[in-house]
Amino acid sequence: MSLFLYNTLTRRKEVFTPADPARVTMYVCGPTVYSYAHIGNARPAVVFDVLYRLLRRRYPQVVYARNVTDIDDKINAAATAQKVAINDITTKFTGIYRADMAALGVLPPTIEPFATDHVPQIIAMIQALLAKNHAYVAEGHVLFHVPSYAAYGRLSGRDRDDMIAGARVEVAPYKKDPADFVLWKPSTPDLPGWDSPWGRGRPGWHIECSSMIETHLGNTIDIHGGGHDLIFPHHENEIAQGTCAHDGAAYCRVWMHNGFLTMDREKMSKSLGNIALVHDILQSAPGEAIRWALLTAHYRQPLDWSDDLVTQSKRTLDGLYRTLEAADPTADRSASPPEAVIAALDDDLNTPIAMAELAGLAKAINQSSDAAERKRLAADLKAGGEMLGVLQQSPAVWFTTVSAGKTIDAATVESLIAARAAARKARDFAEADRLRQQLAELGVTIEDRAGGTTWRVAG
RNA sequence: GGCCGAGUGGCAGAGUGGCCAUGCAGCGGACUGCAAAUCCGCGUACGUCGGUUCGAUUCCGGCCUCGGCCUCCA
Repeated sequence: MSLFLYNTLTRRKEVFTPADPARVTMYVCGPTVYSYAHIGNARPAVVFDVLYRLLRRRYPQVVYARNVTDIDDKINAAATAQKVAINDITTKFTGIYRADMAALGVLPPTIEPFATDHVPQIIAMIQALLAKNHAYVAEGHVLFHVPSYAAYGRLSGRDRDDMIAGARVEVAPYKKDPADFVLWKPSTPDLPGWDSPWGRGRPGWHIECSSMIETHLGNTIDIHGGGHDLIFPHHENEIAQGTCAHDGAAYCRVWMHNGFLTMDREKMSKSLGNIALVHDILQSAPGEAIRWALLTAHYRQPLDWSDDLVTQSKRTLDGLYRTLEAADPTADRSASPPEAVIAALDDDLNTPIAMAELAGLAKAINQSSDAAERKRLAADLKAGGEMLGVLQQSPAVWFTTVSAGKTIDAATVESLIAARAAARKARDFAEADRLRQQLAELGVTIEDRAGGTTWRVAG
């Protein structure tokens, strides 16, 4: 069974065939670290994490790079506004981003390159573009000359005339062509800057990705991912500079773009202010439920974010964990995940189908009365869950872990349960029901089982 | 204006030319001291108007509605 991926470049699903099966390369545009990540920022991290998990099963080595942009005007603005050093901002929010993604079950990428660590490489790439006449110097800037690259616009499917006609931005007078974009720009003394052949300055937005790809992954990479809004201009520009710097070598073979998260059907965006921060959502919901919510829709589809979506996701996971708990509370993963789960993901990461397969496994477990079979299927469920990055906790932990913003005192719960057990033994059911009501008020749901009473956080 | 995407049952969300998605919620039954959980069962969903077809939610065309990109943005 082959892995099919939708390629933005060709607008269709294609069989994925890496250039070098011994070393598969993937790059995903990561965060600009100037504030908290919102849930929309988390979508590509989670989606490409699933792809990373899938690729690691198929290939011996997958080099996955997700950058951190730590040079940016918004970072500078945040530092000025908060009267702290730029470095304080980037260090703080890099840490928060990592913690938030970890809470969502996102594996660390193989490499997490920082733009500021690659300035010499960026300068070298700009010099190469100048030497090959794809760029020029003007008023302290270095600009990429778009007409020098004939295939420009192929990824986004727009031609130059359209872009100029639709241009809403004022064209800088020093540009030879309105579509030309900045590779290097001058810096003022109060802003971060590096010495360069063109004076003290800093890199433009697009060049850092191309340079870090060249440094860590190679001239041609297999997969490049990011949000849909990066197709133009960011990825289009990356292709232009990356291809031209390497004498026409293909820059990236498969381009993948995730759809947007919306709030009330409108794009979630920091500039619109309609955002939900991962950091905040984690106060009231487990990271795993947030991750599940992000994967309920196919990655290329829009997904409307709401509290209700998280609630539904949490309940669905409750059901799966309940099944695991009943079948084998300490189950280990099967050696290999169920074929049906892999087949779903192999079809351009069809996570909703994969989830349906997990539900089917849970159903089979609950229907079976054969303890050995139930254990075997529980191990399969666990292995299937691992492909999506879920169901890896022990059920006991899942059911008794409260979200960051809430507290439940386990000792109190246990003592109430003990008191209720005594009341039940004495057949004082009124007292037993009263104690259960008391537990419910604490946010705890209990279940009487053959082996005793278990409890879990309600919700 | 150019380019792109979407409209599926109470909600979320796949998918397919003819048959079941799946989950959450709801209803009925079994089980239970009562619950919870689980199991069994239930609900004639595919924006609209035409076309192709023996048959279309699925293919083609028009229309309506919504969203995205064209500017920083996941």
